[in-house]
Amino acid sequence: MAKDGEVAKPGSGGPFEARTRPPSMADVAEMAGVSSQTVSRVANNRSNVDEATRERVLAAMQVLGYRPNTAARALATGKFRMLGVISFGLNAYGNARTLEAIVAAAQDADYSVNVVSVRAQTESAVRDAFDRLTMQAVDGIILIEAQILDTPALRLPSGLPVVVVDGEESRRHPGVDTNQAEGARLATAHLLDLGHRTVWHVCGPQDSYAARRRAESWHRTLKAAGAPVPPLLYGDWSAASGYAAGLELAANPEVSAIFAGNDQMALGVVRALHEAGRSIPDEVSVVGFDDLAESAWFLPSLTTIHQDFEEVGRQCVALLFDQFRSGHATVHGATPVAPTLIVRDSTSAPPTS
Amino acid sequence: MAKDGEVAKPGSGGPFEARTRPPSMADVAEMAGVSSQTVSRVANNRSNVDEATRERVLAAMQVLGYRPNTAARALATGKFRMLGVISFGLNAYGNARTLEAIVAAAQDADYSVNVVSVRAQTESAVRDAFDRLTMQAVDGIILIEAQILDTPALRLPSGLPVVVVDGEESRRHPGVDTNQAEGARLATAHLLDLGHRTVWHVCGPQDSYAARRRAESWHRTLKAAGAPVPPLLYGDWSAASGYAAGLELAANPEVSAIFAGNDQMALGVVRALHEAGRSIPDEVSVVGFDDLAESAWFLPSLTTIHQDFEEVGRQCVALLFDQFRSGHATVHGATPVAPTLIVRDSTSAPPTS
DNA sequence: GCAACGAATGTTTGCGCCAACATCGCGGCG
DNA sequence: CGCCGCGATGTTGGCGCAAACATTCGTTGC
Repeated sequence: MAKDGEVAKPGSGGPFEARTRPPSMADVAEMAGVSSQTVSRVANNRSNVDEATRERVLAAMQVLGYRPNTAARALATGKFRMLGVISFGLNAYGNARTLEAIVAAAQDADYSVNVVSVRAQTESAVRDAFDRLTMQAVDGIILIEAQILDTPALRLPSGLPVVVVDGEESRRHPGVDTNQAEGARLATAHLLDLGHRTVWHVCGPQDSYAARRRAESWHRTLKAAGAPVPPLLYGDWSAASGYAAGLELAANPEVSAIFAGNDQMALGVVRALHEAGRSIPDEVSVVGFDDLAESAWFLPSLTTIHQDFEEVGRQCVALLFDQFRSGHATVHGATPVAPTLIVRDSTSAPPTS
Repeated sequence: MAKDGEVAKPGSGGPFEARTRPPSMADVAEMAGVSSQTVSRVANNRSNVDEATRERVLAAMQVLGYRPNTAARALATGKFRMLGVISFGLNAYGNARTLEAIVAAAQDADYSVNVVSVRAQTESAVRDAFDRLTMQAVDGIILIEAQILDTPALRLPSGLPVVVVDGEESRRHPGVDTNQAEGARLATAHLLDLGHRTVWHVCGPQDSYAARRRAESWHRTLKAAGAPVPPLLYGDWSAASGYAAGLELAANPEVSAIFAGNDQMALGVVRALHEAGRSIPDEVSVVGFDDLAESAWFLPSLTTIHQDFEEVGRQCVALLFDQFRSGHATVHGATPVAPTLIVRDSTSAPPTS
């Protein structure tokens, strides 16, 4: 419209001059002298189009700057080529890394990612997030870091493929699990192997599945080794909470080995020990969990459990795609992703006193 | 296919049985005994609907579990209620924090967020990301952390509102700027005020606008104070690169104050100094930039420049919404967000030797 | 008492695309 | 030589929704 005579507001200042609607298939079709259906075929890379015609259509698309309208395509096909990700905060290191990997894997398959962040840890907040995504039209949903919710049985709205990362819901949906238990076993066994009589544990918050699993495995590993099981200390994943726990531990001369639930808490523990004048690793050994990019540079560099978040992201997307193809959940339960032990300078044999 | 004879796998085990299409307005309309247009009016909260009718429609929606189909709505209105975010990697602390804030602000306005991650730092990669988003049908785009690209003039596809965070592009588009210059000035002046003769700087990668701006401001601040300007050291934001720079600095007895381009590099610098036996802050003071959650717990806790990423995210969304309303870019140039200096234990007056 | 109005609701139309079917033309085969 | 089959293309219809316009009916003003 308004294209006759005057050009649509030439140089009217705003960067998006000419709010004329973008070219549609019909425009391309007209320019290329074919039907819009042929344009559709070219756009979708169908095989049954004559090479010469295809060239012509592609050229017209190029000239007009044609971009298919995803909304129209989605409406017509019922597919959106979009994944939804629900995460409890994006800042937590693992969540950010996992999200990045999911985005990368999705992009490789020409899917985009719609991110929703849940603030409150309630069932209704998660349900809202689901509603938001189902409205926003996604083909499947990845739920990251399902924390323990206020209802025993969160009923995720069904009818949509779902993949759960590290959550309880993997009982009902395919899931990816970072094998917390194995990581905690690795950490605990490493300290035991070094000769420590037992290992103290600073656990993550009680409403975290990951924290709970790590603690359980720590407990099992100690039992299996016949080591005494010291009382559990709780933190909230933050360095501050690790510091608080570290203060307690530093006051106890019996403590020679500590397994912190994540690297941040380990950092806090290290600081508390340092302030108490207990040297690491000579007097006390500390192991973390996650392997932050910074952990190798802490003082001392931190022995920790490395998590392969890239693999977690890839697996999530793969599991979702499996469901797209098969039309239902093929794998039940969680696909494990193995963590690895990274030994650095914060652990050593106990003092020989 | 294969749908004849056999009913489509009733209760075949998958969690999404009954792939029957979700209820549409027509279904709701029929149940409520009104026209679908009235349902539309209720769904969009229009005022001119009788209260009784509205109740009836809402009840029907409830019963049927009706969710508006966003694709159809978008097709009809041309609006998508979706923001696109382009980021160079999601792991970088600032990017993750900013993204989280953007998601939160968008959700508050009932918009969703489509995230695209750019891996290569080339113009074409960014252009691809734009293409991806414009195809995926977003109403506007936020470009985070525009690194210096391989072309002098990146021409962002126009016709769509854009907001740029910390990038060169804010010359052509509204932008949000974390006021790198002010942060670097605060850091440098803090060290100078403590009595240091001059301040050495470990700069971020050369292709980062943020790094360049911090370095420029550091330089200006030194000049303004009449302090000598030592040679610039380059890192790549990583702790490893900070460590490498720190090794060099530790070998130079003249160095008493270091301003690192971010907290990770500061961590590396601290480690190198520590290994060289130079005590912090007694012999050398170190200031970082960003204020990671962990920085307060480093040994020693790190003096740094705090960035308000929440505010950045909010501003981005606000600027985009402004453009939606006005139909064009109202604000040109960057909206500054002020950083603040956080003094901790890694800085002090220089040795009195 | 009647025209004019406006609120509540219905009808029509088309957004851009794709699935399904229709058509056309050409070469092969009995 | 005529029919079949297949590859290339065109035509029709409808996905679910909302804008624009049409209709109904109860009010108000003079």
